[in-house]
Amino acid sequence: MTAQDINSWQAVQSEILNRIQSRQWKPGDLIPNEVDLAQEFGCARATVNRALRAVADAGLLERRRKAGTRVTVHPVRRATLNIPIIRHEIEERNQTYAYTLIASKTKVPPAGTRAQMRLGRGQKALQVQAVHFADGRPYVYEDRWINPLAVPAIKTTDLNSVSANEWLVAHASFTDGDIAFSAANADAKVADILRIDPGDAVFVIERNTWVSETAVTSVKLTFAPGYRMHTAI
Amino acid sequence: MTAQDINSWQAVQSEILNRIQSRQWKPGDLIPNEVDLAQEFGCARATVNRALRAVADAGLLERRRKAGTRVTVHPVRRATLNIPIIRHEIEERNQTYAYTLIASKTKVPPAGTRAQMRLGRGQKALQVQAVHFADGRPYVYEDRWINPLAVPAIKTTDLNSVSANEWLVAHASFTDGDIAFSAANADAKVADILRIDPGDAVFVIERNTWVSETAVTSVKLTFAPGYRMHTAI
DNA sequence: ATATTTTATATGTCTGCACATAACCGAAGA
DNA sequence: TCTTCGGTTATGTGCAGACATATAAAATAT
Repeated sequence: MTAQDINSWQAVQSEILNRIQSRQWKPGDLIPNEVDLAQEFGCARATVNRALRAVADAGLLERRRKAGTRVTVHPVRRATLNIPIIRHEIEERNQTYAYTLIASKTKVPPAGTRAQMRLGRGQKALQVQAVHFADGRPYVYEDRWINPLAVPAIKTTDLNSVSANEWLVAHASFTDGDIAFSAANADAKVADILRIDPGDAVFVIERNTWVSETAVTSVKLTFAPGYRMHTAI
Repeated sequence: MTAQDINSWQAVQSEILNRIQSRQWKPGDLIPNEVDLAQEFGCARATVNRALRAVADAGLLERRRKAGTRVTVHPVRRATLNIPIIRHEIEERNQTYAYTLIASKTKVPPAGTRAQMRLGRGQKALQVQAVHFADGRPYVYEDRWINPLAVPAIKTTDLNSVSANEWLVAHASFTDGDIAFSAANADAKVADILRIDPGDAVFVIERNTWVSETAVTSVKLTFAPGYRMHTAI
């Protein structure tokens, strides 16, 4: 069996991946056009198109009209991280979840936060500070600023019973956002909250979200030592 | 203009996103089926299908045959990270790149690494240790193990002129991999290499790659303080 | 009441065809 | 020689129709 028809887009995709993997098509090479491949595989051009699009989405092919399709020279590896709700993340490991609100008050945020949220000078926002626990041990410290103009309903919400993290996921949506990961040494305040020693290395996630041009929330999550974020490539 | 035809899949997608965003379709809701939507939008079912698939890929819809399509209750936010070649990452910021090989020798890896790479007992691998510099300052310490069975050509490569990082991207491919991010306090050795103080918080990326069941490489990247990894959501 | 089989239905995908659109490339003009 | 302008070509997308497949729900048997 040399030329069994390859007529599902997954089969075509896997054949394409094989040829790239085996270096039959080398990085930088121009591959045959859709019509030729369709003929070779014994399927419709749309099927080849679907497969090539999928491989291109994965970053292994580059496609341009008229220019054709070529194998990416330096495929940029993409890792897709899932950012779950903290409670779910803990409960999925069969640990008991707990949550404590430290503070919740409306005030003018510091300059850095104001700039990041693109707020007007003197404009107030709601600051919510809380700790999430896994099996009774501090897991992550959440320091969040919420723009009440974007989410008015937050004012009438009891943040002792539901975390801002979870409430916002359920009640606010966003159109744009960015996220940053870094490492830091715990300062005295964070060390006290997470019950660790000052200077211990903590994993930090900072996230900002907007609805078009209006900031919704800006949050800094400081994870207790030992936290690992992992995913398949 | 109330019911202008929406007959490109992007237009359908944006209408779908609007309805989710505006909560016309709420989390958990079952949305109309493809045939009905196609009729409403005045386009073919294939077009609606393409749009719904795209939105589902983004995690905002959940689709099941027969059961229909519903709005995801807790959309799992997906952050897609690009993992560039270190030299490119530095050069893109217009910093000068330099690279120093510290050591490169074949030996039996420690138990932890051996397990992670699924190597046989007593099986040797090539350990490569190197530092990448940005503008003359240590940027990241690379501690890598390479399976010579998976990449024989590595033996005849001069790792003083090309970093293992870059060489592998160009000459080895992989089918599976995982990646983990964490924070750690620099130990004496790392502190010395990165010219920082012991205990300083460093950002650590650990990555393993395989070709089917054969380990290709296992690498630990320790970034100097100040490193931030960021992306749009 | 419970387990099993059947049926109906929504999504998944393939095909063949058509036209749209970007952009490489060579020819014509300045 | 340089610029501009079409023509050509590969991909992008739309459509109608058909069949495949998973599976919720109903019907049937135990």
